[in-house]
Amino acid sequence: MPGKRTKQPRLKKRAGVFDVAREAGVSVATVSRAFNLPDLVSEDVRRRVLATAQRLGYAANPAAKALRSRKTHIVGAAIPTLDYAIFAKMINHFQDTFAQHGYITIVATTGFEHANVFDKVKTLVDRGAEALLLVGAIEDPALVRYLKEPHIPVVTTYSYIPEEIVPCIGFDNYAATQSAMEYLADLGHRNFAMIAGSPKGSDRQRTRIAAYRDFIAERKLEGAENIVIRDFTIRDGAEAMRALLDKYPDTTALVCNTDVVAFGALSESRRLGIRIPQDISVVGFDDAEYAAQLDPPLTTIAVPAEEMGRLSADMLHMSLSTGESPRFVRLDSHLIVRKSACPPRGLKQLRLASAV
Amino acid sequence: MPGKRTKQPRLKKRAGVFDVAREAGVSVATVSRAFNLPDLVSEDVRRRVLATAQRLGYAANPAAKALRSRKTHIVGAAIPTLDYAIFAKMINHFQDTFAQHGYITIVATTGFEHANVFDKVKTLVDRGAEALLLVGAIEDPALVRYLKEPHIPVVTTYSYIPEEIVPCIGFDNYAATQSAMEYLADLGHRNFAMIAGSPKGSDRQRTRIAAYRDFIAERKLEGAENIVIRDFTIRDGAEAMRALLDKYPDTTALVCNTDVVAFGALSESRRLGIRIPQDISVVGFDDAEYAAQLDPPLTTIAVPAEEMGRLSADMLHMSLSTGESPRFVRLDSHLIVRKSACPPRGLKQLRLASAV
DNA sequence: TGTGAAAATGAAAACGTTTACACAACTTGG
DNA sequence: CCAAGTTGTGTAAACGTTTTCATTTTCACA
Repeated sequence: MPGKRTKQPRLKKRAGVFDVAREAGVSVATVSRAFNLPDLVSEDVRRRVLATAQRLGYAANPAAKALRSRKTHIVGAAIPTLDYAIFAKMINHFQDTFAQHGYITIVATTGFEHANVFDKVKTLVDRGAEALLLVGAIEDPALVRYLKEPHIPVVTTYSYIPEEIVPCIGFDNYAATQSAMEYLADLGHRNFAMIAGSPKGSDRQRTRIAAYRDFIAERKLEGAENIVIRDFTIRDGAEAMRALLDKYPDTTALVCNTDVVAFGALSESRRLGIRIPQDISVVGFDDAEYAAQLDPPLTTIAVPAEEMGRLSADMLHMSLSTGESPRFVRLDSHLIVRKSACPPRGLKQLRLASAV
Repeated sequence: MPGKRTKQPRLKKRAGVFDVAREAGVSVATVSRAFNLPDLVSEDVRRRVLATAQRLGYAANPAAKALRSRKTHIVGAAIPTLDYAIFAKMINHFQDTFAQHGYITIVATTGFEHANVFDKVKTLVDRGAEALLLVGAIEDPALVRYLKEPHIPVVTTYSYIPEEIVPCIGFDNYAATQSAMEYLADLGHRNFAMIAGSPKGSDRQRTRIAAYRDFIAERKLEGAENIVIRDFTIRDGAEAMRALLDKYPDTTALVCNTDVVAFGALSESRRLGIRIPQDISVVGFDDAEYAAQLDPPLTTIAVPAEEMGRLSADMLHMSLSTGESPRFVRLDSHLIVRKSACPPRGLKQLRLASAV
């Protein structure tokens, strides 16, 4: 036949522990030990085994390894989405530091749907995850129940909640937004407003909103209910700004719960001829990469995304190797003052005058 | 003793296929089939098995499953970083559509180091990845050799290269930057410059740079070498803009190889009092979320990140189930005209006059 | 040089599935 | 009513490691 197929020369199976053993003249047990318990095998044998393994291109089959040793070396992360820079950055570092310990990370995205997270978590566990990273407070009662049974190490990030059922590695959202407001209040502002994300499904939004309301109540300021809820896209931020100007025209101090929406608010203000910060002061949340480059540079709250990722990984890894439970850790978040806030109109002169 | 420890009641092992079999009064083979080859088992038995499985909370051990069936249901992706929105978005969709088929995605980040990618790829397949997503042209000779042996389905994204050794699902970077330049040239520009990323380790940068040079050579324009190389951060973009104004002050048309640096260039221009687009027209690359919200809204090239992720997943999945190799597909990338480019200074009037 | 402990190794069981094979119980067409 | 499929099911052998347990070798010390 003319069209003779190039036949596979021989489906040469990947070398297994057995092949290495034969080639190195030892038993399979010794090969296994040479890799996993090197102290138990004599110097020269170990070297010989590793060398032949190298030569044969041996790599242990992870499935067999996992099956027998009951260690998958897989960890899981359930996050809302990878499309938000702040989550992507956290996962990037989480994954990276776990990779250094020989673990792979599988991530499940819940799309901000609380209904999803229990399912996703179960999927992760069923898939063999030995530890879990979650974000935010644990809300789903079914998940609470599930995590209450002693399973595997879990941490939750972003929110620092001392009474949470699993260790938190996060920051104090309440204090963070109040510090921003305090800054604004100290500048002389009395008319506040907030652009927030949906409180449904995000404890972070809820506590930031609560912080906002409480602050206003305590100081007897204006705008306790001047909150507009939008999704976190720049476009939504712009739209929110319009809504806000329409409904709460007296606002002089705006706190945005995300730099993304702050970005949108700034853009829209420019289009509308509203000057930031002269007409309205705004502060953001996250300290996104672009925050410093906006016009004006955005005063915002820096969030330790990288650190949360890295520290979560370290904690969980420690927990996996020593068995002790991860600790609660409250990371720092602080206001980064740039140029998007100033005293309200007319107050600057007063201040300067009184300073004389 | 007062501090009596709550002892584990009994480490009840997770239910296995054997338990389900016993409870359902069938053999383990039938249980397995009820899940994996449902057509082979009678209606009522299947229902009974699934019900008992449900009741016992049975979930197949993925390691055992993988070991025996030689299917890990894991796919791998090697990307430069998750910290770039464009990669994060692609992976997000890749992972998501593969998850719908029951596969999990493990990602390895190479940090733009070409030296890393071979290692990372090997790690991924050693970890059991059944298919692979790569980004960009395959450069490392060792990797080329490795992928030439018939291993597992692989696609590479971002660059469409018909002669690549593995199927590409990308767009034509060359044509894309030339279309942007054509737009600028049609506007009347003759003095070009480019802010590029390092050509080392990125074929995309190389082909965009080549496209730039070729275009200028063909049309006998100015600035064939007016290229400044920087990393892709907003700050670098700003810095690049300064360098560029310093070294190539005649520039009227700037093509940025990333919206991120375009962002930086725009910011820096504002600070420097350079008006965009009146003094310098700029086009970006990526159509980042914020592109439309910049001041001025950025004219840029839309890149099909989502589609690349989704389509790669679909292709690879098809390849896994049917055995046929993924196809090369050239996706569309097109210029999105917004407000950051206009005819060069003085030309507008001429044009209007001649149009009469 | 003998002895007991420690160190190094090997044989074989176990991990929890899928699947090749065998077989029984039904259909169907003659 | 029998032969030949078909369909549904079970038994037992893989899959490639790690790990238990037993055994041999080495070593230190009396």
